[in-house]
Amino acid sequence: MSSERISDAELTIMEILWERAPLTATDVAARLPDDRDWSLPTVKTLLSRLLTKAAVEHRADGRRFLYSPLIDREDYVSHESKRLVDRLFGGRFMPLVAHLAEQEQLSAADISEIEQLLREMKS
Amino acid sequence: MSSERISDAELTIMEILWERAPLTATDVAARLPDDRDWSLPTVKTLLSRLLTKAAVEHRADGRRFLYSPLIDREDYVSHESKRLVDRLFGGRFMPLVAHLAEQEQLSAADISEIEQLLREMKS
DNA sequence: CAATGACGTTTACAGATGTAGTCGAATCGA
DNA sequence: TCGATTCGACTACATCTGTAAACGTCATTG
Repeated sequence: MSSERISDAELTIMEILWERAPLTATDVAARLPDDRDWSLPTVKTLLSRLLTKAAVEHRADGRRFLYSPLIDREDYVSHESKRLVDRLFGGRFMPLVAHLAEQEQLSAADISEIEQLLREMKS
Repeated sequence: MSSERISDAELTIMEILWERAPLTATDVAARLPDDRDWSLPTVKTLLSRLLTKAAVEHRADGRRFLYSPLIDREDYVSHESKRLVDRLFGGRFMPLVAHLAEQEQLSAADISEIEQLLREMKS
């Protein structure tokens, strides 16, 4: 659940925690991607907002906190995908896929890979 | 182009103009979906923000304005779709399809349709 | 033991967003 | 012609977001 929306900046933090948790705020800051060069206070603000939104939890470790995600990446991804599809494609996924397929320059290998996947799905 | 982001509320206005344009502010207000019961001033504010963002243009018609979209729905949809794929799937199309397939958001008919699409792309 | 540093918490602040009121100019109806 | 209505423009304001500084507390080290 946790219907509160996660902002772009917050998502950056979530990705770090999804990759590895628990982490302290300092650890999270150390793992920021290159294009997100935030100060430690900024990271802490984002973490505390995520706490409020019940997207992460923290557990005391001595006098600092270890943060862990509370929501699943899979769930989040599903939720956001559905949101986009509702907003732009009348709630149907197929038009999104078709749209992206048309836009994207898929290599022959990509296409084979997707075909393989779909074949597996059909069972 | 027009890299300014269009907000949710603004998108509601854009959808109305994409369906039919040009329209006056009053016309737009009259066509709001049921779940968006905004006052006329609100609609006007959104229209003027869209003007600033160069997402719509207006042409004088006597003392009022006729608004028309400046950006294509197709372009907008592409842009937002790409944004989602970049944010959540590392910019790759395959994982999105895999995700949707796993969540069973795609029906058998959808899958066939995608296969058909891919076949066409191979040519 | 005192100074320094590491932490979390609180506060800040500008820009975006959702939602709407006010105001002056133009127009239309009586 | 004069009041009522209609417009667009300007203003308002709370909330969310991105980004960060200030502050108080506890711990470590000289």
